[in-house]
Amino acid sequence: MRHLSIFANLQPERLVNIPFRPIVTKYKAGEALYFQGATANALFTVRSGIVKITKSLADGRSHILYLQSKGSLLGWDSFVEETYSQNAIAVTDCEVCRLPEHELNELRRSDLELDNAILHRWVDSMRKAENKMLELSIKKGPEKLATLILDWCAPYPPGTWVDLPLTRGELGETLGLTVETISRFLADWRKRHLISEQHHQIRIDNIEALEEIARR
Amino acid sequence: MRHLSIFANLQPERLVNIPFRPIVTKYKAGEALYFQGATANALFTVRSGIVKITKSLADGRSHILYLQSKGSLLGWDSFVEETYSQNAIAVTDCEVCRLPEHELNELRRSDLELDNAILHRWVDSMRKAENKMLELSIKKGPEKLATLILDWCAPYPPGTWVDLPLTRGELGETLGLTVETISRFLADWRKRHLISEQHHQIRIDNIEALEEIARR
DNA sequence: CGCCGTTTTGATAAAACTCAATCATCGTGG
DNA sequence: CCACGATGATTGAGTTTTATCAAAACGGCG
Repeated sequence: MRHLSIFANLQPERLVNIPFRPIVTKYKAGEALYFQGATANALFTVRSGIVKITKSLADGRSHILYLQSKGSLLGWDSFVEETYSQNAIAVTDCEVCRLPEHELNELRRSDLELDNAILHRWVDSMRKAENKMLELSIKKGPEKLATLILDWCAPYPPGTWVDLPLTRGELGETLGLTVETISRFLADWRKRHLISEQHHQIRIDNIEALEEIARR
Repeated sequence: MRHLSIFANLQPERLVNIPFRPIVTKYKAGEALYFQGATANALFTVRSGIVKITKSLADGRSHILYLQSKGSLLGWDSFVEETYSQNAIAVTDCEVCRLPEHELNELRRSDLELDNAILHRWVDSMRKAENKMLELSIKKGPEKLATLILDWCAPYPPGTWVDLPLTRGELGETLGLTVETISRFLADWRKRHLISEQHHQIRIDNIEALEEIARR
């Protein structure tokens, strides 16, 4: 029963290693874990790699809601047994832990703490979502992109090369900007030595300047 | 114990009438139920009127996340006993039902169904939030505003006058646009007889045309 | 080496913001 | 009851931001 308190403790690192029935699956970059509209029959946690959660309009325009990495929970539509309201697509090759809906509910029924943990997840994800709304509506291009880069690199020591396996298009789709706009901002910042790029890696060279851009 | 299944049934109309200890409070237009940063010590439901949920950046820029009306739950930060991450401000005079945090948790502990109900609320609000992100990032001005008006008037029969107690500024703040931009769109639509305005009411005169604008 | 998808760059247009001035509306107090 | 002031709405002109379209350069991979 320990695995439930793992859930409850809200520690992503441990969530990734639930030692029971869920199935570990590998996805190659570009493959989908699930699509918008499909029956929501499983909950996922990411063990390694990056998964993008997108949502599309009928006319084909789409947006990246979140970029999920190790420890993230995806497919919470399955909590209420309906259909997925988003797409989940592997950005890089990744390893994912899949917990079928019936086992999920079995699990929930067997542990009182679990619902409390889910509550915390709720509050967490709502805050994340609301912060993103704020960003999307208030900030302009450079602010958004600088914020994303700073957040992305935040877990690493300053001045290190960080993998950034996203295309310009994907960056644009998470910020509500076009490929060209992203490309121009990055080109400009490279010229001004705020950042460097190499293969699919990025390095922040002048964090103060970037923070300045990010905050207004 | 009936009041708990009221919660569980997720029927806003009944939630509004929980027959026990929560306190009914009245707020005048412009008054705040709570502010970002304050200790989250109570959950609210709206009984009448409109409450705007806003979030501000350090530099003063702010955004309206939601417009809540009868049946809405506000202040879910109180589920985890932290601080409110948003502001809640009465747009119109309103009546609100306030459930202190300790009673909320007492209530939760006493009913197994309740957590399931909260789960449904979670899924609901996440979907709402994600739809809004999509709107904010993908759609342009006229699309956003037309969508808002259509949604706002949707509960009423076509061609009826509907109260719209929001200023142009507030409309702008929910859509990520400025006062002037909103004013121009509305003026244009009035000229073209898509809508009419009167006091603080709006009427849709040509729903097809407005839907056309809303969808692309 | 050549192909394909991505990125860059430029030119132009569209969308939205800013600033500024004027106009309405409504509640208040004389 | 009317003038006043305050707040919100409108409108115009000019500017900034971002999108769009098009073409060229780059980079990895078979």
